[in-house]
Amino acid sequence: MSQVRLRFAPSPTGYLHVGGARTALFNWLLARKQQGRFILRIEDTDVARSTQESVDAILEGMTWLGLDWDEGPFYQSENFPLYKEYVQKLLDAGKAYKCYCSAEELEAKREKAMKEGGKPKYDGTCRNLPPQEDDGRPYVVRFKAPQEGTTSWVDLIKGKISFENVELDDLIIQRTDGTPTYNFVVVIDDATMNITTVIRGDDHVNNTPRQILLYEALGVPVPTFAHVPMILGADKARLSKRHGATSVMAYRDMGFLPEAMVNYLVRLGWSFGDEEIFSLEDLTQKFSIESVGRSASVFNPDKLLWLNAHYIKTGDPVRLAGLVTPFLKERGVDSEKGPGLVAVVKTLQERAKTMLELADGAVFYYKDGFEYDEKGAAKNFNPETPALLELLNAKLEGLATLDMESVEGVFKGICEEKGIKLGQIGPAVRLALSGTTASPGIYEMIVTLGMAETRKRIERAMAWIRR
RNA sequence: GGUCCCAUCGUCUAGUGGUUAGGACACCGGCCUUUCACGUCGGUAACAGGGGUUCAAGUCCCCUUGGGAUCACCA
Repeated sequence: MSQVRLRFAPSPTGYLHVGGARTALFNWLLARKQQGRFILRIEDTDVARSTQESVDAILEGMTWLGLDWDEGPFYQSENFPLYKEYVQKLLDAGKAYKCYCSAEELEAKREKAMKEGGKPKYDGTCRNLPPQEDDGRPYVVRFKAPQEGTTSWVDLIKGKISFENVELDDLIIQRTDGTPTYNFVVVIDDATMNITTVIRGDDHVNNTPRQILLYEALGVPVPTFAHVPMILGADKARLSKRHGATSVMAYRDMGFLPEAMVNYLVRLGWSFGDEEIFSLEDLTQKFSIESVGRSASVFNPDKLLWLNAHYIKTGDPVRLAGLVTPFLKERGVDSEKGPGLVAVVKTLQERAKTMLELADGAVFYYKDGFEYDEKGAAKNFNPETPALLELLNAKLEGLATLDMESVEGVFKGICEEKGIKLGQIGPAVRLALSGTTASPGIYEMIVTLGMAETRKRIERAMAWIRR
Protein backbone atom coordinates (compact mmCIF):
# COMPACT_ATOMS: atom_id res chain seq x y z
CA MET A 1 0.00 0.00 0.00
CA SER A 2 1.33 3.39 -0.99
CA GLN A 3 1.88 5.99 1.66
CA VAL A 4 -0.30 9.05 2.03
CA ARG A 5 1.06 12.44 1.08
CA LEU A 6 -0.40 15.60 2.55
CA ARG A 7 0.50 19.20 2.23
CA PHE A 8 -0.01 22.55 3.82
CA ALA A 9 -0.02 25.28 1.20
CA PRO A 10 -0.26 28.76 2.66
CA SER A 11 0.04 31.86 0.58
CA PRO A 12 2.69 34.16 2.01
CA THR A 13 0.64 37.31 2.31
CA GLY A 14 0.74 37.56 6.09
CA TYR A 15 1.58 35.73 9.28
CA LEU A 16 0.39 32.26 10.23
CA HIS A 17 -3.07 32.75 11.69
CA VAL A 18 -4.95 30.33 13.92
CA GLY A 19 -7.12 29.01 11.10
CA GLY A 20 -4.12 28.22 8.95
CA ALA A 21 -2.35 26.71 11.91
CA ARG A 22 -5.25 24.37 12.55
CA THR A 23 -5.31 23.30 8.92
CA ALA A 24 -1.57 22.70 9.06
CA LEU A 25 -2.01 20.74 12.28
CA PHE A 26 -4.70 18.49 10.82
CA ASN A 27 -2.53 17.80 7.79
CA TRP A 28 0.49 17.12 9.93
CA LEU A 29 -1.45 14.82 12.25
CA LEU A 30 -2.93 12.75 9.49
CA ALA A 31 0.45 12.40 7.83
CA ARG A 32 2.06 11.31 11.09
CA LYS A 33 -0.77 8.99 12.02
CA GLN A 34 -0.65 7.18 8.72
CA GLN A 35 3.11 7.33 8.48
CA GLY A 36 2.87 9.38 5.36
CA ARG A 37 4.66 12.50 4.24
CA PHE A 38 3.91 16.08 5.12
CA ILE A 39 4.88 18.62 2.52
CA LEU A 40 5.10 22.37 2.84
CA ARG A 41 4.38 24.41 -0.25
CA ILE A 42 4.32 28.15 -0.53
CA GLU A 43 1.61 29.42 -2.85
CA ASP A 44 3.18 32.56 -4.14
CA THR A 45 1.85 32.81 -7.67
CA ASP A 46 0.60 36.25 -6.79
CA VAL A 47 4.04 37.77 -6.93
CA ALA A 48 2.79 41.22 -6.00
CA ARG A 49 1.29 40.20 -2.67
CA SER A 50 3.78 37.58 -1.57
CA THR A 51 6.68 38.50 0.68
CA GLN A 52 9.68 36.75 2.15
CA GLU A 53 8.77 38.14 5.58
CA SER A 54 5.49 36.28 5.39
CA VAL A 55 7.24 33.08 4.42
CA ASP A 56 9.56 33.45 7.40
CA ALA A 57 6.68 34.23 9.72
CA ILE A 58 4.80 31.13 8.58
CA LEU A 59 7.81 28.87 9.02
CA GLU A 60 8.45 30.36 12.44
CA GLY A 61 4.87 29.74 13.47
CA MET A 62 4.93 26.12 12.36
CA THR A 63 8.24 25.50 14.03
CA TRP A 64 6.96 27.00 17.25
CA LEU A 65 3.96 24.69 17.18
CA GLY A 66 6.19 21.72 16.55
CA LEU A 67 4.88 20.96 13.08
CA ASP A 68 7.85 19.81 11.08
CA TRP A 69 7.68 19.03 7.39
CA ASP A 70 9.26 16.21 5.42
CA GLU A 71 9.57 17.98 2.09
CA GLY A 72 9.81 21.58 1.03
CA PRO A 73 9.21 24.34 1.41
CA PHE A 74 8.51 24.40 -2.30
CA TYR A 75 7.76 27.67 -4.01
CA GLN A 76 5.25 27.84 -6.81
CA SER A 77 6.96 30.87 -8.21
CA GLU A 78 9.84 28.58 -9.15
CA ASN A 79 7.59 26.36 -11.22
CA PHE A 80 6.23 28.77 -13.78
CA PRO A 81 7.72 26.92 -16.76
CA LEU A 82 6.06 23.71 -15.60
CA TYR A 83 2.65 25.36 -15.44
CA LYS A 84 3.13 26.83 -18.91
CA GLU A 85 3.85 23.41 -20.22
CA TYR A 86 0.61 22.05 -18.84
CA VAL A 87 -1.36 24.99 -20.17
CA GLN A 88 0.03 24.22 -23.60
CA LYS A 89 -0.91 20.57 -23.20
CA LEU A 90 -4.48 21.51 -22.50
CA LEU A 91 -4.48 23.94 -25.39
CA ASP A 92 -3.13 21.30 -27.75
CA ALA A 93 -5.70 18.82 -26.59
CA GLY A 94 -8.50 21.30 -27.23
CA LYS A 95 -9.36 21.29 -23.55
CA ALA A 96 -8.49 24.94 -23.13
CA TYR A 97 -8.79 27.95 -25.37
CA LYS A 98 -7.60 31.49 -25.73
CA CYS A 99 -10.03 34.15 -24.70
CA TYR A 100 -9.69 37.68 -26.01
CA CYS A 101 -12.40 39.29 -23.94
CA SER A 102 -11.01 42.16 -21.95
CA ALA A 103 -11.29 42.36 -18.21
CA GLU A 104 -13.42 45.49 -18.56
CA GLU A 105 -15.82 43.81 -20.95
CA LEU A 106 -16.17 40.89 -18.60
CA GLU A 107 -16.73 43.12 -15.64
CA ALA A 108 -19.50 44.92 -17.48
CA LYS A 109 -21.16 41.66 -18.43
CA ARG A 110 -20.96 40.40 -14.89
CA GLU A 111 -22.58 43.50 -13.54
CA LYS A 112 -25.32 43.38 -16.10
CA ALA A 113 -26.03 39.76 -15.33
CA MET A 114 -26.13 40.48 -11.62
CA LYS A 115 -28.50 43.36 -12.16
CA GLU A 116 -30.83 41.18 -14.17
CA GLY A 117 -30.70 38.58 -11.45
CA GLY A 118 -28.79 36.12 -13.59
CA LYS A 119 -25.59 34.24 -12.92
CA PRO A 120 -22.41 36.23 -13.24
CA LYS A 121 -20.68 33.55 -15.20
CA TYR A 122 -18.55 33.72 -18.32
CA ASP A 123 -20.78 33.70 -21.36
CA GLY A 124 -18.48 31.62 -23.51
CA THR A 125 -17.88 34.22 -26.21
CA CYS A 126 -14.49 32.84 -27.17
CA ARG A 127 -15.19 29.23 -26.33
CA ASN A 128 -15.98 28.18 -29.86
CA LEU A 129 -13.75 30.53 -31.75
CA PRO A 130 -11.83 28.66 -34.41
CA PRO A 131 -8.17 28.21 -33.51
CA GLN A 132 -6.26 31.15 -34.91
CA GLU A 133 -2.79 32.49 -35.19
CA ASP A 134 -1.67 34.98 -32.60
CA ASP A 135 -2.18 38.43 -33.90
CA GLY A 136 -0.68 40.19 -30.94
CA ARG A 137 -3.95 40.72 -29.16
CA PRO A 138 -3.74 40.04 -25.42
CA TYR A 139 -5.50 36.91 -24.28
CA VAL A 140 -6.04 34.69 -21.29
CA VAL A 141 -6.32 30.94 -21.43
CA ARG A 142 -9.54 29.41 -20.24
CA PHE A 143 -10.28 25.84 -19.32
CA LYS A 144 -13.01 24.35 -21.48
CA ALA A 145 -15.21 22.88 -18.79
CA PRO A 146 -17.95 20.38 -19.54
CA GLN A 147 -21.35 22.05 -19.68
CA GLU A 148 -23.42 19.13 -18.56
CA GLY A 149 -23.25 16.42 -16.00
CA THR A 150 -22.48 16.48 -12.35
CA THR A 151 -19.22 16.69 -10.48
CA SER A 152 -19.12 15.26 -7.00
CA TRP A 153 -16.80 13.85 -4.43
CA VAL A 154 -16.99 12.28 -1.01
CA ASP A 155 -15.47 14.74 1.37
CA LEU A 156 -13.77 13.16 4.37
CA ILE A 157 -15.39 15.71 6.64
CA LYS A 158 -18.56 16.82 4.90
CA GLY A 159 -19.63 13.69 3.12
CA LYS A 160 -20.86 13.69 -0.46
CA ILE A 161 -20.94 17.05 -2.18
CA SER A 162 -22.24 17.55 -5.71
CA PHE A 163 -22.28 20.38 -8.18
CA GLU A 164 -24.06 20.61 -11.49
CA ASN A 165 -21.50 21.38 -14.18
CA VAL A 166 -23.83 23.98 -15.70
CA GLU A 167 -23.15 26.09 -12.64
CA LEU A 168 -19.45 26.14 -13.34
CA ASP A 169 -17.88 28.38 -15.91
CA ASP A 170 -14.72 28.30 -17.95
CA LEU A 171 -12.14 29.44 -15.48
CA ILE A 172 -9.05 31.32 -16.43
CA ILE A 173 -5.94 29.22 -16.01
CA GLN A 174 -3.42 31.65 -17.45
CA ARG A 175 -3.46 35.40 -17.16
CA THR A 176 -2.76 37.94 -19.86
CA ASP A 177 0.76 38.28 -18.53
CA GLY A 178 1.33 34.57 -18.95
CA THR A 179 1.26 33.67 -15.27
CA PRO A 180 -0.95 30.82 -14.14
CA THR A 181 -3.85 31.23 -11.72
CA TYR A 182 -4.42 29.56 -8.41
CA ASN A 183 -7.02 26.98 -9.32
CA PHE A 184 -4.81 25.65 -12.06
CA VAL A 185 -1.58 25.73 -10.13
CA VAL A 186 -2.89 23.83 -7.12
CA VAL A 187 -4.02 21.07 -9.37
CA ILE A 188 -0.73 20.82 -11.19
CA ASP A 189 1.24 20.92 -7.96
CA ASP A 190 -0.92 18.47 -6.08
CA ALA A 191 -0.78 16.16 -9.08
CA THR A 192 2.96 16.39 -9.68
CA MET A 193 3.73 16.12 -5.97
CA ASN A 194 1.49 13.06 -5.79
CA ILE A 195 -0.61 14.53 -3.03
CA THR A 196 -3.13 11.90 -1.99
CA THR A 197 -5.19 13.87 0.49
CA VAL A 198 -6.02 17.54 0.45
CA ILE A 199 -7.05 19.02 3.79
CA ARG A 200 -7.90 22.69 3.54
CA GLY A 201 -10.36 25.34 4.72
CA ASP A 202 -13.94 24.91 3.60
CA ASP A 203 -13.81 28.24 1.83
CA HIS A 204 -12.34 26.08 -0.95
CA VAL A 205 -15.38 23.86 -1.34
CA ASN A 206 -16.62 25.91 -4.26
CA ASN A 207 -13.29 25.58 -6.04
CA THR A 208 -13.18 21.84 -5.70
CA PRO A 209 -15.45 20.82 -8.58
CA ARG A 210 -13.49 22.98 -11.01
CA GLN A 211 -10.30 21.45 -9.78
CA ILE A 212 -11.66 17.94 -10.11
CA LEU A 213 -12.60 18.71 -13.69
CA LEU A 214 -9.05 19.87 -14.28
CA TYR A 215 -7.61 16.66 -12.82
CA GLU A 216 -9.84 14.71 -15.14
CA ALA A 217 -8.89 16.77 -18.16
CA LEU A 218 -5.25 16.20 -17.31
CA GLY A 219 -5.86 12.50 -16.90
CA VAL A 220 -4.35 12.35 -13.43
CA PRO A 221 -5.79 10.78 -10.28
CA VAL A 222 -8.04 13.00 -8.17
CA PRO A 223 -6.94 13.24 -4.53
CA THR A 224 -9.23 12.76 -1.57
CA PHE A 225 -10.57 16.00 -0.13
CA ALA A 226 -11.32 17.08 3.43
CA HIS A 227 -12.69 20.55 3.98
CA VAL A 228 -12.36 21.81 7.51
CA PRO A 229 -14.92 24.32 8.75
CA MET A 230 -13.99 27.90 9.47
CA ILE A 231 -13.12 29.38 12.82
CA LEU A 232 -15.48 32.12 13.96
CA GLY A 233 -15.24 34.99 16.42
CA ALA A 234 -17.54 35.41 19.40
CA ASP A 235 -20.09 37.16 17.18
CA LYS A 236 -20.09 34.16 14.84
CA ALA A 237 -18.48 36.15 12.08
CA ARG A 238 -15.34 34.83 10.49
CA LEU A 239 -12.43 35.22 12.90
CA SER A 240 -10.54 38.42 12.27
CA LYS A 241 -8.31 40.93 13.97
CA ARG A 242 -11.21 42.69 15.59
CA HIS A 243 -11.86 39.56 17.64
CA GLY A 244 -8.40 39.81 19.12
CA ALA A 245 -5.13 38.24 18.13
CA THR A 246 -5.26 35.89 15.17
CA SER A 247 -1.55 35.43 14.67
CA VAL A 248 -0.15 32.31 16.22
CA MET A 249 3.05 34.06 17.18
CA ALA A 250 1.10 36.79 18.93
CA TYR A 251 -0.05 34.11 21.34
CA ARG A 252 3.51 33.19 22.13
CA ASP A 253 4.16 36.85 22.85
CA MET A 254 1.15 36.90 25.13
CA GLY A 255 2.66 34.10 27.15
CA PHE A 256 0.99 31.05 25.66
CA LEU A 257 2.70 27.70 25.37
CA PRO A 258 2.73 25.94 22.00
CA GLU A 259 1.29 22.75 23.46
CA ALA A 260 -1.69 24.72 24.78
CA MET A 261 -2.23 26.20 21.33
CA VAL A 262 -2.00 22.82 19.65
CA ASN A 263 -4.34 21.26 22.20
CA TYR A 264 -6.85 24.08 21.83
CA LEU A 265 -6.75 24.12 18.06
CA VAL A 266 -7.23 20.40 17.69
CA ARG A 267 -10.23 20.42 20.02
CA LEU A 268 -11.83 23.11 17.92
CA GLY A 269 -13.98 20.91 15.75
CA TRP A 270 -12.56 17.61 16.83
CA SER A 271 -13.01 15.50 19.93
CA PHE A 272 -12.11 12.14 21.35
CA GLY A 273 -14.76 11.05 23.81
CA ASP A 274 -14.60 13.15 26.94
CA GLU A 275 -10.86 13.78 26.79
CA GLU A 276 -9.61 17.33 26.83
CA ILE A 277 -5.86 17.08 27.21
CA PHE A 278 -3.85 15.94 24.22
CA SER A 279 -0.17 16.13 23.42
CA LEU A 280 1.07 16.12 19.85
CA GLU A 281 2.21 12.58 20.49
CA ASP A 282 -1.21 11.42 21.77
CA LEU A 283 -2.75 13.01 18.78
CA THR A 284 -0.70 11.06 16.28
CA GLN A 285 -2.53 8.02 17.67
CA LYS A 286 -5.96 9.41 18.40
CA PHE A 287 -6.64 11.95 15.70
CA SER A 288 -8.85 11.10 12.80
CA ILE A 289 -10.01 13.46 10.11
CA GLU A 290 -13.38 11.73 9.81
CA SER A 291 -14.35 12.80 13.29
CA VAL A 292 -13.78 16.46 12.63
CA GLY A 293 -17.13 18.24 12.93
CA ARG A 294 -18.92 19.64 9.91
CA SER A 295 -19.87 22.99 11.32
CA ALA A 296 -17.90 26.13 12.02
CA SER A 297 -16.74 26.74 15.56
CA VAL A 298 -16.23 29.80 17.69
CA PHE A 299 -12.78 30.59 18.97
CA ASN A 300 -12.96 30.68 22.76
CA PRO A 301 -9.99 32.48 24.37
CA ASP A 302 -11.11 31.42 27.85
CA LYS A 303 -10.65 27.78 27.10
CA LEU A 304 -7.28 28.40 25.50
CA LEU A 305 -6.31 30.21 28.67
CA TRP A 306 -7.45 27.30 30.79
CA LEU A 307 -5.36 24.90 28.74
CA ASN A 308 -2.40 27.22 28.98
CA ALA A 309 -2.77 27.32 32.75
CA HIS A 310 -2.91 23.53 32.74
CA TYR A 311 0.32 23.22 30.80
CA ILE A 312 2.07 25.79 32.96
CA LYS A 313 0.91 23.98 36.08
CA THR A 314 2.12 20.63 34.88
CA GLY A 315 5.10 21.82 32.87
CA ASP A 316 8.77 21.18 33.52
CA PRO A 317 10.02 24.07 35.69
CA VAL A 318 13.41 24.06 34.02
CA ARG A 319 11.86 24.55 30.61
CA LEU A 320 9.44 27.18 31.91
CA ALA A 321 12.33 29.04 33.51
CA GLY A 322 13.96 29.24 30.11
CA LEU A 323 10.77 30.43 28.47
CA VAL A 324 10.05 33.08 31.06
CA THR A 325 13.50 34.63 30.94
CA PRO A 326 12.85 36.95 27.98
CA PHE A 327 9.67 38.18 29.62
CA LEU A 328 11.62 38.93 32.79
CA LYS A 329 14.17 40.86 30.78
CA GLU A 330 11.33 42.95 29.38
CA ARG A 331 10.48 43.72 32.97
CA GLY A 332 14.02 44.81 33.68
CA VAL A 333 14.83 41.72 35.71
CA ASP A 334 18.09 39.86 35.40
CA SER A 335 17.27 36.44 36.81
CA GLU A 336 20.96 35.59 37.09
CA LYS A 337 21.09 37.80 40.13
CA GLY A 338 18.85 36.57 42.90
CA PRO A 339 17.12 33.34 43.77
CA GLY A 340 17.30 30.40 41.38
CA LEU A 341 14.78 30.90 38.62
CA VAL A 342 13.69 27.27 38.60
CA ALA A 343 12.78 27.44 42.28
CA VAL A 344 10.99 30.71 41.66
CA VAL A 345 9.00 29.18 38.82
CA LYS A 346 7.94 26.28 41.01
CA THR A 347 6.31 28.66 43.47
CA LEU A 348 4.38 30.37 40.67
CA GLN A 349 3.33 27.56 38.36
CA GLU A 350 -0.10 26.93 39.79
CA ARG A 351 -0.85 30.62 40.05
CA ALA A 352 -0.08 31.75 36.52
CA LYS A 353 -2.29 31.32 33.50
CA THR A 354 0.24 32.74 31.08
CA MET A 355 3.99 33.18 30.97
CA LEU A 356 3.34 36.88 31.26
CA GLU A 357 1.61 36.34 34.57
CA LEU A 358 4.40 34.05 35.62
CA ALA A 359 6.90 36.79 34.85
CA ASP A 360 4.84 39.39 36.67
CA GLY A 361 4.61 37.13 39.66
CA ALA A 362 8.36 36.52 39.68
CA VAL A 363 9.49 40.12 39.59
CA PHE A 364 9.36 40.72 43.35
CA TYR A 365 11.90 37.96 43.98
CA TYR A 366 14.49 39.98 42.13
CA LYS A 367 13.56 43.48 43.18
CA ASP A 368 14.63 45.15 46.33
CA GLY A 369 13.30 48.40 47.62
CA PHE A 370 9.83 47.71 46.31
CA GLU A 371 6.81 49.62 47.58
CA TYR A 372 4.42 47.94 49.99
CA ASP A 373 0.85 47.57 48.86
CA GLU A 374 -0.91 50.49 50.47
CA LYS A 375 -4.06 48.80 51.70
CA GLY A 376 -2.13 45.76 52.76
CA ALA A 377 0.30 47.82 54.79
CA ALA A 378 -2.47 49.74 56.47
CA LYS A 379 -4.12 46.52 57.47
CA ASN A 380 -1.24 44.24 58.29
CA PHE A 381 1.62 46.42 59.48
CA ASN A 382 0.69 47.19 63.08
CA PRO A 383 2.57 48.57 66.06
CA GLU A 384 3.07 45.02 67.34
CA THR A 385 4.39 43.78 64.02
CA PRO A 386 8.05 44.77 64.34
CA ALA A 387 8.48 42.78 67.51
CA LEU A 388 7.02 39.70 65.86
CA LEU A 389 9.19 40.17 62.81
CA GLU A 390 12.22 40.55 65.01
CA LEU A 391 11.41 37.30 66.77
CA LEU A 392 10.91 35.64 63.40
CA ASN A 393 14.28 36.79 62.18
CA ALA A 394 15.96 35.55 65.31
CA LYS A 395 14.36 32.13 65.05
CA LEU A 396 15.12 31.89 61.35
CA GLU A 397 18.74 32.65 62.03
CA GLY A 398 18.92 29.76 64.42
CA LEU A 399 17.80 27.27 61.79
CA ALA A 400 20.29 24.65 60.72
CA THR A 401 18.61 24.07 57.39
CA LEU A 402 16.13 26.25 55.56
CA ASP A 403 13.32 24.13 54.20
CA MET A 404 9.53 24.13 54.20
CA GLU A 405 9.34 21.98 57.30
CA SER A 406 11.75 23.97 59.44
CA VAL A 407 10.21 27.27 58.42
CA GLU A 408 6.77 26.00 59.23
CA GLY A 409 8.13 24.94 62.62
CA VAL A 410 9.38 28.45 63.26
CA PHE A 411 5.98 29.97 62.55
CA LYS A 412 4.20 27.42 64.72
CA GLY A 413 6.64 28.10 67.50
CA ILE A 414 6.00 31.83 67.36
CA CYS A 415 2.26 31.37 67.38
CA GLU A 416 2.42 29.09 70.41
CA GLU A 417 4.83 31.30 72.25
CA LYS A 418 2.87 34.46 71.68
CA GLY A 419 -0.54 32.86 71.80
CA ILE A 420 -1.43 34.27 68.42
CA LYS A 421 -2.83 32.88 65.22
CA LEU A 422 -0.94 32.60 61.99
CA GLY A 423 -3.23 35.26 60.58
CA GLN A 424 -1.70 37.80 62.94
CA ILE A 425 1.79 37.43 61.57
CA GLY A 426 1.47 35.75 58.17
CA PRO A 427 0.07 38.63 56.14
CA ALA A 428 2.69 40.99 57.50
CA VAL A 429 5.46 38.60 56.50
CA ARG A 430 3.93 38.19 53.10
CA LEU A 431 3.91 41.93 52.66
CA ALA A 432 7.44 42.26 53.95
CA LEU A 433 8.75 39.67 51.53
CA SER A 434 6.75 40.39 48.39
CA GLY A 435 5.28 43.85 48.85
CA THR A 436 1.87 42.48 47.94
CA THR A 437 -1.06 40.69 49.49
CA ALA A 438 -1.25 38.05 46.77
CA SER A 439 1.82 35.90 46.51
CA PRO A 440 3.09 32.34 46.72
CA GLY A 441 2.99 30.66 50.12
CA ILE A 442 5.03 32.33 52.83
CA TYR A 443 7.16 29.30 53.58
CA GLU A 444 7.88 28.77 49.91
CA MET A 445 8.91 32.36 49.52
CA ILE A 446 11.28 32.21 52.45
CA VAL A 447 12.91 29.03 51.24
CA THR A 448 13.17 30.39 47.71
CA LEU A 449 14.47 33.78 48.73
CA GLY A 450 17.06 32.24 51.01
CA MET A 451 18.13 33.16 54.50
CA ALA A 452 20.06 36.33 53.81
CA GLU A 453 17.52 37.94 51.51
CA THR A 454 14.60 36.94 53.73
CA ARG A 455 16.15 38.49 56.81
CA LYS A 456 17.07 41.60 54.86
CA ARG A 457 13.49 42.08 53.69
CA ILE A 458 12.09 41.50 57.15
CA GLU A 459 14.44 44.04 58.61
CA ARG A 460 13.53 46.52 55.96
CA ALA A 461 9.85 46.07 56.80
CA MET A 462 10.55 46.56 60.49
CA ALA A 463 12.35 49.79 59.76
CA TRP A 464 9.57 50.90 57.44
CA ILE A 465 6.90 50.34 60.10
CA ARG A 466 8.91 52.11 62.78
CA ARG A 467 9.87 55.02 60.55
C1' G B 1 -29.52 37.02 -5.94
C1' G B 2 -27.31 31.84 -7.82
C1' U B 3 -24.63 27.70 -5.97
C1' C B 4 -22.66 24.91 -1.89
C1' C B 5 -22.35 23.89 3.27
C1' C B 6 -24.03 23.96 8.37
C1' A B 7 -27.60 23.70 12.92
C1' U B 8 -27.28 19.69 20.91
C1' C B 9 -26.13 24.17 27.17
C1' G B 10 -23.35 31.23 26.34
C1' U B 11 -18.83 28.45 24.01
C1' C B 12 -16.10 23.61 22.49
C1' U B 13 -18.42 19.05 22.10
C1' A B 14 -20.39 13.41 23.30
C1' G B 15 -24.53 11.15 21.20
C1' U B 16 -24.97 6.72 14.89
C1' G B 17 -33.75 4.90 16.92
C1' G B 18 -35.12 3.35 23.28
C1' U B 19 -30.10 8.16 27.68
C1' U B 20 -32.44 11.19 34.22
C1' A B 21 -29.34 14.13 26.83
C1' G B 22 -22.88 13.09 29.14
C1' G B 23 -18.07 15.86 29.54
C1' A B 24 -15.06 20.50 29.25
C1' C B 25 -14.52 26.13 29.43
C1' A B 26 -17.07 30.17 31.53
C1' C B 27 -20.55 31.44 35.48
C1' C B 28 -22.76 30.62 40.63
C1' G B 29 -22.38 28.24 45.56
C1' G B 30 -19.85 24.78 49.52
C1' C B 31 -15.20 22.73 51.26
C1' C B 32 -9.80 23.32 51.72
C1' U B 33 -6.64 27.57 53.26
C1' U B 34 -1.34 32.22 55.78
C1' U B 35 -3.02 35.75 50.77
C1' C B 36 -3.85 34.82 45.64
C1' A B 37 -4.39 30.72 43.24
C1' C B 38 -4.57 25.18 42.82
C1' G B 39 -7.60 21.34 44.20
C1' U B 40 -12.31 19.31 45.44
C1' C B 41 -17.74 18.79 45.83
C1' G B 42 -22.29 20.64 43.98
C1' G B 43 -25.49 23.90 40.87
C1' U B 44 -27.71 26.95 36.66
C1' A B 45 -27.78 25.90 31.39
C1' A B 46 -29.06 22.78 25.11
C1' C B 47 -31.59 19.01 21.07
C1' A B 48 -33.98 26.31 16.18
C1' G B 49 -39.41 25.56 14.42
C1' G B 50 -42.97 22.57 11.75
C1' G B 51 -44.36 18.29 9.30
C1' G B 52 -43.62 13.19 8.33
C1' U B 53 -41.41 7.68 8.88
C1' U B 54 -41.58 4.46 13.36
C1' C B 55 -44.25 0.94 18.81
C1' A B 56 -40.26 4.61 19.79
C1' A B 57 -36.67 10.50 16.80
C1' G B 58 -31.52 14.78 19.41
C1' U B 59 -30.55 10.60 16.11
C1' C B 60 -33.88 8.99 9.48
C1' C B 61 -36.75 12.10 5.44
C1' C B 62 -39.03 16.85 3.84
C1' C B 63 -40.08 22.03 4.52
C1' U B 64 -39.30 26.65 7.12
C1' U B 65 -36.09 29.69 9.76
C1' G B 66 -31.31 31.10 11.03
C1' G B 67 -26.00 31.14 10.14
C1' G B 68 -21.68 30.62 7.00
C1' A B 69 -18.79 30.06 2.38
C1' U B 70 -18.29 31.35 -2.59
C1' C B 71 -19.52 33.65 -7.24
C1' A B 72 -11.77 37.78 -9.68
C1' C B 73 -6.80 37.89 -15.04
C1' C B 74 -6.58 36.78 -5.17
C1' A B 75 -5.14 32.56 -3.02
